[in-house]
Amino acid sequence: MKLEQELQLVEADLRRRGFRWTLQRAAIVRTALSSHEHFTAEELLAWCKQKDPRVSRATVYRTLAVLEQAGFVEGLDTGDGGRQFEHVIGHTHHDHMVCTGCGAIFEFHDAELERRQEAAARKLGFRIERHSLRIHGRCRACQQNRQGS
Amino acid sequence: MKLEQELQLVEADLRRRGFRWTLQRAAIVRTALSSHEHFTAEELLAWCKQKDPRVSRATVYRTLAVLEQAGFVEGLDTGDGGRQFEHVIGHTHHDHMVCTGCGAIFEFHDAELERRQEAAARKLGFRIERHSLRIHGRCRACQQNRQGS
DNA sequence: GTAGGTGCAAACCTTTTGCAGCATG
DNA sequence: CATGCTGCAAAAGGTTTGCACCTAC
Repeated sequence: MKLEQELQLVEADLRRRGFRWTLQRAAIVRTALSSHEHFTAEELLAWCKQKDPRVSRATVYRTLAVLEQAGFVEGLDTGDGGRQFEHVIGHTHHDHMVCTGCGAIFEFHDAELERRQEAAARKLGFRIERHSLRIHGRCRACQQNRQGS
Repeated sequence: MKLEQELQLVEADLRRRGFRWTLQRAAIVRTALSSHEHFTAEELLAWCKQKDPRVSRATVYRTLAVLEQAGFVEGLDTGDGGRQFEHVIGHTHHDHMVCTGCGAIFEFHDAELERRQEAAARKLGFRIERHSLRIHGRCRACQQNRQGS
């Protein structure tokens, strides 16, 4: 799916949910969708400001919250108090491995992994809304380079 | 294993690593080990102060960092910028389900889940140091009570 | 016209840090 | 008796909020 289509999809969905579609939201959503990496709220703010200074920090945070709630964006704790986001349009669910040496993030997916989680939840009568699996460790390169401790 | 034994185990290990065993550390570790729930740094601080006011916030944070590094304590991002801790002496690894309605935390374990994670890491040449799987959703009670949204 | 959205700056919350003094090994 | 640890208070870093103004519907 291409950007313009994705944008319209988000706009239609947010309108349906009773949100207004403002200049700022359009700019923020467009910027977020354009990134195919993980980004922080501050990075997103910087990118938006670069294109249009009429975007404030508060609005970026507020819009990210709306997008996350609507399921267009997913937040990941970085472990140091902050979060990284990624948009989840046009690519399927995946989990993350985070290298403690260089900070690189690797994505992976395993259908059986998902099924076992669903089974575990079912057993407890728990209804899954979302889940996050993060594996921390050393990537291949950092093991060879003996970076860090 | 009982508390006094666990305490000695931690003390011996920290000494072996070159750390000093101070009054404050003993108090903090004892308190942390006494809790069989998840706790925040601030909660731990409050518990310690209650028993002995000679424990400062900074020392609690510093000690938690030492304990985490030594593998006696595990931290979990709460998603709102904070973290919860649990000690990992005397109970095996498990994952968590967090209820978005009432905040309750359920623990579960699935050996196959662990194996699939190891396999995925192996495929990427990644060496696992630790991992955290958190499932967010509604617990049985909150589904029935229609709490929240 | 009226909710709802925005920008600004200040508030917040958790965690970290600089520094002078203290206690452990 | 040297170094590591502690307490305090201030700083840091990320996020949220109060409020007056603005704008999409």
